[in-house]
Amino acid sequence: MPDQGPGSAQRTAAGGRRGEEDNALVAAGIARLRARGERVTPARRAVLRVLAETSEHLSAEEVLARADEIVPGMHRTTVYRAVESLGEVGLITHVHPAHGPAVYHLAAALTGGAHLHTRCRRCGEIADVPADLLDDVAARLAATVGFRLQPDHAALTGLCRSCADARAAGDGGAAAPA
Amino acid sequence: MPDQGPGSAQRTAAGGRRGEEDNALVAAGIARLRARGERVTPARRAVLRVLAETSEHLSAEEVLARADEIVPGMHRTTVYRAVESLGEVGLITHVHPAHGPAVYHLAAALTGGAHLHTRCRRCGEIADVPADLLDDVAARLAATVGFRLQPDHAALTGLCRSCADARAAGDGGAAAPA
DNA sequence: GTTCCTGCAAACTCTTTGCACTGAG
DNA sequence: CTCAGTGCAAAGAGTTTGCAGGAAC
Repeated sequence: MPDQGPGSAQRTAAGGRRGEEDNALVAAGIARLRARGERVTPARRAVLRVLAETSEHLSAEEVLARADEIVPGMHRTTVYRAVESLGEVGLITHVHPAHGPAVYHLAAALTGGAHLHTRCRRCGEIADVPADLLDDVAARLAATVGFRLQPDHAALTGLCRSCADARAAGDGGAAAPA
Repeated sequence: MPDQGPGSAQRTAAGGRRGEEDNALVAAGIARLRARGERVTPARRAVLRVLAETSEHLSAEEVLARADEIVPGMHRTTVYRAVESLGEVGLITHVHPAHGPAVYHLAAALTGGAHLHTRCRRCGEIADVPADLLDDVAARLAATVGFRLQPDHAALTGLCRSCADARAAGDGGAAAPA
């Protein structure tokens, strides 16, 4: 998925901003919503836009904070219900990181950027890894026990490079997450 | 898979029963606890015994229910604190299944039965899979992004064979879990 | 004009924390 | 005798639910 535009930085460190195609993504989402007979409301539109404008993985709370700037007075509950219906329609996906709240992002079907997730037990960082990482594992599970792996639904947990290094360096205490 | 009858003794049915070596496992655990300067209390002993007597994966609530039969009046909080200290000493391990409470079992170091976990999104079943399943993935993650995978800490999510079949058969609704 | 969505309040699940007490060492 | 572990109450995070009113179609 090529990213264009003047001075646009695709998926930059602190929380990538997506490019010009935001509107297109939102529009496509809206269209799909309508096609499925779901109602298009300011709240849903806002949630969709929030997720289209970032490539970060946002918790419900974070979605609320940003959506509230678009539609002031929005309620926590509404975010939960919006992400649920947008999820059923296939517009967004959520990931469960062993600890802490679920996080949401646009579905790969829209962005074309399929990926899996890792989460660091020490610092809590959630990172993307290639979508095909678990293909072999999925095939083996299917063949041996008939389990159909959905590899993007839960994050892989462990230690990110810097936390692994820090620990190796004898750095005992650090961040909170488990 | 809710509760069983009250005064029953050993585990049967769905959850594997471990053999005669239970006492040995518990004894070894106790010894290790003492060696680490931790106190050996009835509550900790009970939690250890509960986990030694099953090969199931038990939530804190389930541990409490069974431990309470050994040490009546035991408190929820005590279970959480017991599994924490037993965990720090390396006697037990916990797994996070994307949904629902964490589950506990004896550490592989004690049982020799190292394994990973799958959890069905539809029926909630947690199953064991070979410990080496993610070895390649772990190696690739380490080599590419420096991530140190801890493959046993979170369950792999997806659909178990029967739920996958049921869904393929057009069976729309079923269990509660997500 | 229906029907679906939203806001609000409340409940719910799972887990952690503060405090006084007691039992292990 | 001392301090770590326990019970209890309360609070905390994250999420869901029931209901009344309002907006989308």
